[in-house]
Amino acid sequence: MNRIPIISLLNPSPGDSHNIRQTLTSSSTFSLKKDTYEADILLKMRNELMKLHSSICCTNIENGEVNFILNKVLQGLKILSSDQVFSKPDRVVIQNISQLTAIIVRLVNKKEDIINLQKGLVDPKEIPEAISKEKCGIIFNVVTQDMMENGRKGGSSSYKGHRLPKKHVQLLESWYKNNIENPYLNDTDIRILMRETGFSRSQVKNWVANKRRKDKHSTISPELSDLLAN
Amino acid sequence: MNRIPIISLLNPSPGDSHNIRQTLTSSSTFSLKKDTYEADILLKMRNELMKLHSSICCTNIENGEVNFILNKVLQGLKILSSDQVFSKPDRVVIQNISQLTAIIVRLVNKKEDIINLQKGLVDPKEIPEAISKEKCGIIFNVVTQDMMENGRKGGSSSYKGHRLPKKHVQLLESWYKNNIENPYLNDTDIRILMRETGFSRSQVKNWVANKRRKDKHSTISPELSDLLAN
DNA sequence: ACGTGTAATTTATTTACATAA
DNA sequence: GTTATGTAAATAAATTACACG
Repeated sequence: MNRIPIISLLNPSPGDSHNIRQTLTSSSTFSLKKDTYEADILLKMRNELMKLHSSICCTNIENGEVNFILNKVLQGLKILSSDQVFSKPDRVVIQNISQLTAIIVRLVNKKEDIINLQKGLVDPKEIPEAISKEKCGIIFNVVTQDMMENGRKGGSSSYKGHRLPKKHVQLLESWYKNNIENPYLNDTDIRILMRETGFSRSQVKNWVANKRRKDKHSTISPELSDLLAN
Repeated sequence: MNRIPIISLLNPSPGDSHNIRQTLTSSSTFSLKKDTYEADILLKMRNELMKLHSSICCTNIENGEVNFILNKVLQGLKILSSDQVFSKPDRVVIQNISQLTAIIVRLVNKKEDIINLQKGLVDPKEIPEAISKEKCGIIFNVVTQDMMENGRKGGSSSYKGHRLPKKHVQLLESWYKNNIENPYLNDTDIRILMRETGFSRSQVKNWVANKRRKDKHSTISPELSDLLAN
């Protein structure tokens, strides 16, 4: 699942991108299962955008040129995202790309208004009407295709909020029901459930922990709740 | 709940903001239950941002000054949002403000990198490390407070999806339960319920119609469903 | 007026992860 | 290391309004 959290698009936090280069080139703690070729594409795209950004801010640049570069970048992203799930450092780069692209698209849209403002042609009060003259030719779609369903080879693709397959969750449910008196996993349990469900160690543990909490805060007894669910 | 759809923040659509000024000043089809004073604040904030935006793009401007203006804008938004629920045209203006603010904050953050790029001091390849030097001092929080609970004076504030007060809905529930065999309103019923709940004629009718549909599609009988809800 | 479809919004639930005991 | 607890992010479900035949 190639998704960039909305919050980091709107409020870019410097802390995250602190050591991109390091992690990208020296394939460190993260499990980078890609060759450097693709990482290079991402870096190249960003550098392209950085240059574009710097030039659009301060000089006159043709809209056609802007569109050309943006489309190339989007194409590149599309190709990459259809092929694989991004690793964490790559997602940071993509976040950068997305932010820059969004900035540039908006700058292009508002450029005319701004120029007019500077020339004093327009009273600021009048902008509300003039603001939408330009058409927005480029839509940057942050959320790429959901690969949960069809793809799902190798990659973990485990993000917050993504539902686990119902079929496998039912195995965890039934384990929990059988051990309702003492719903704590021992090492054997974990290994069995991992094999049966295909989930990772932490997924099994997290699920049971979250389940315990849910029961605790439930007003009615877990057994009754189980009955009502049918 | 004053929320701006994320999608319109990321993909500004010119169509929406086409006739802001018109709807704002001539209080047209929308039920604008506010005086012009507050609408003026919003417009003023946006104009302030437009000017700031135009100057930050092309000249050197002090970061202190930027922060001052941004903080003033955010303060204004906070005051307005704590006081009332925004109408649709106002939300469009706020969307504009939010977009401009986001652009400006990011421009400030990346300004140093861009200047260095232009001077040729830095090879584009090196940017990944330099990009996070500046601290992001301003967080723009799109989602403002939910006023459904405490405020709620006079105004109808009837938007799709906005919950009606629980206390009054219960009156409709009890009428429905009593007339479960033939849950269709006659004129006397409507008038009584309108008076008791304070809802409009169409609100009462809509509620009962939606309730009938809900029961119809429910797998268990309405009586049982009612019992389980307690 | 009715049933039906659907848009806009709010609320609840699920999963992952961080932190402290 | 495990646990309880808090919280972020995504999704699911529910509520209300309104359109059309």
